[in-house]
Amino acid sequence: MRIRPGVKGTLSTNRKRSGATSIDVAALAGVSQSAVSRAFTPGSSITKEKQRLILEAARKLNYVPNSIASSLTTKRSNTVAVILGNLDNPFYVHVLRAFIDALQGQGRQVFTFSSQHGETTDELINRVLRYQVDGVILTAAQLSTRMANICHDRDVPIVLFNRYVPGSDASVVRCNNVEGGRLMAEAFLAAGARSFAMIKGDPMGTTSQDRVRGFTECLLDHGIGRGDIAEIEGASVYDGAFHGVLERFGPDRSALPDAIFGVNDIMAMGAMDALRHRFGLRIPEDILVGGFDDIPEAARWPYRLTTVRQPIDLMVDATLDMLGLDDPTHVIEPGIDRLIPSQMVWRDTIPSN
Amino acid sequence: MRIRPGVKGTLSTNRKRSGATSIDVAALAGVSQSAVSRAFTPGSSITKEKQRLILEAARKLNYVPNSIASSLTTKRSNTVAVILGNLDNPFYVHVLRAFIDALQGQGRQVFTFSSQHGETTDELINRVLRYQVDGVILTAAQLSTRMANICHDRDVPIVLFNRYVPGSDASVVRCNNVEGGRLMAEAFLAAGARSFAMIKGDPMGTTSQDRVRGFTECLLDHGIGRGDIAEIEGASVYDGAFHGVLERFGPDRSALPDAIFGVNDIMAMGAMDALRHRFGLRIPEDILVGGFDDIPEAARWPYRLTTVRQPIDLMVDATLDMLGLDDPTHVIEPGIDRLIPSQMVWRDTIPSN
DNA sequence: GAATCTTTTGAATACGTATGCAAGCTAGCA
DNA sequence: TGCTAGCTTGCATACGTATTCAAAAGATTC
Repeated sequence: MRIRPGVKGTLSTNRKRSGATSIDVAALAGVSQSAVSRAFTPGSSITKEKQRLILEAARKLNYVPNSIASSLTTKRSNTVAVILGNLDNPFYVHVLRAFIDALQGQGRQVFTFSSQHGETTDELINRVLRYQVDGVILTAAQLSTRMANICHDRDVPIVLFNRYVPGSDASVVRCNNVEGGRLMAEAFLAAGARSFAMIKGDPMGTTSQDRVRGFTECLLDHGIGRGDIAEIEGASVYDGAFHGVLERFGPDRSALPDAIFGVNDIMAMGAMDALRHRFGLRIPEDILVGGFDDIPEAARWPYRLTTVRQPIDLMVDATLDMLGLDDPTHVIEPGIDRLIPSQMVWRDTIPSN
Repeated sequence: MRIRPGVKGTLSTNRKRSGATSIDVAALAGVSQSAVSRAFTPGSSITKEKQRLILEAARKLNYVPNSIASSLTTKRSNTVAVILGNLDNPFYVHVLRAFIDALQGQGRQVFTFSSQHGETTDELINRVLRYQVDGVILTAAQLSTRMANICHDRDVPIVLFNRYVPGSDASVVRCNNVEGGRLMAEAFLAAGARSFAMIKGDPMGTTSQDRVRGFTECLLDHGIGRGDIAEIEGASVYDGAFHGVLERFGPDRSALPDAIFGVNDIMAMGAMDALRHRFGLRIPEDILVGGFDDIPEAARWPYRLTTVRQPIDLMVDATLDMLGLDDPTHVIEPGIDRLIPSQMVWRDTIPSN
């Protein structure tokens, strides 16, 4: 039975829900409630013997400490919010897992928030803050100035992962996306390409914008004309790239460029499949393709994609470091922008002479 | 500044962390704290006008209700734990997202737990229970009887997603994996295959076991000899299947069967890549391949995998329904086992005559 | 306008734990 | 033995909100 309606009172109030409390354990062990609390707090002042006694009593009662109650007094929930957008992009799946594993290793739990469409950022962050998280990692959604301020007022550190708000002083960890775009342009140029297409991601995302910018600037620097750089909207997903390529070049294949840059790997993979299986092209013989991220999937046989690596582990470490959850003296310095270098990964979709 | 050490007291105690409280808002609005609480509780007994006043005061103070404190009295945290294992399998990524979206739609937040290797289930569930979640969804890890009991004692509903504990009376939602394995066997047989290999997943997982069982039984029923059914350990991941196939048939390609059944899609994809790119085989001309799950990735051009669909949405809906979070009169009935039918999805890796 | 019923309001309390404080205790030392 | 310093221990209280109960205020009826 889940519910046991009392003689009086509303249905929803008198569920038990929380088994034994520290008071119950104290009673059984014949000690004070404080002692129980201390028995479960590492480094607390308590005798080994008494602790053993208490833990035994706790075990008998199936006692589990109530973190909610504990958070109320300590003002720390040992909880971190990870705000996610596009899980269709495997890169962010790997990112999520890296955060979960790292945070759990620190004894912290992860609240996973999806930035729903149709919800404003303010509503989102509000939802997050209600739960008194110790920190916020933003891998999606924009951060409004107002929200940055509220978090700052409440001493909740917040780090933007691979995105930034121009003109704000939020903490940021990101890959050097501009440089990465540039690297890819150079790779294409070195392979002899003279006409190009870019498949762009989220139009509002700085990540995509920066890669596009680095790529374009480098090409222009090398004398490529703007007319030789086509732009396709891929919306950061496989299908977007696949259909984007189809629609753009299906009607007129002679418009196909020498090289296509998918602004992330999953879109590069979509483009490759369209080029090969719908246009019958060979890669890299007929057309070059480059990606960005270096997700494990892009290394698999059908793709063997030449791409720019984002070092996830470094970025995750930097993010957690910047969050500074373990260091009580940690100070949130405004405007820190950790730029992690990107790195070319050569595989089979661009000949490396 | 994150920390402002007071005149006395330890460093960790006197952080502010929680901005304005309902008391502050009450003071500013000139009402009682109860009124503020009611202003933020939908359906509460409060005048429109007074509520407007309070919300305005709250806004001025950047007040955000403290769900932690609220949970303490209501005994509901509006929080659900989703316990994850193998995020390398895209199927579970899609599952996770489905749960996040659905739960957020209900105004609930998701705690994402990864079942770490080297951690016992008891430790895991303990961590979960500390946070007073309203429900637990288990997509990985075993559920010990002891833990099932503790959850039951505390009225925390727990649903096993696509797994079960034989002999226990835990609630289960799962795809009909046995039937699915059988469907795949029939498909292979109908295409004329007479020798087979299975790539198995997690040896401890009932999901893999059931699929293997359905597949094997059906083959035996049709007169196939045990010796014509090879077994390969794929560990539920792409690389496991890829290398499993390589190691099994690399030394002796003549041992290759007519058909290979990947117990999930991601392993079927790994097998396909090994067969094609390392053995130079054509699919389905030289060898048939079947999968299980019907993840979107398996429908992409390089694979176009014939597979058995697990209807994620139905399974997620059933799970949430069984959790019964919205219905205060909901009773956890023991031993419910919702078996969702699986369904053949024909694509290009098995000819459908 | 009085009487009744409904709605709104505030005071007080409870939720389960952590911690400051003072008292009790142990060990160490002369 | 007597005294001090350092540990342990229990008491009391605080954390921020929801809810109960009784009182007050409105609404409704005759």
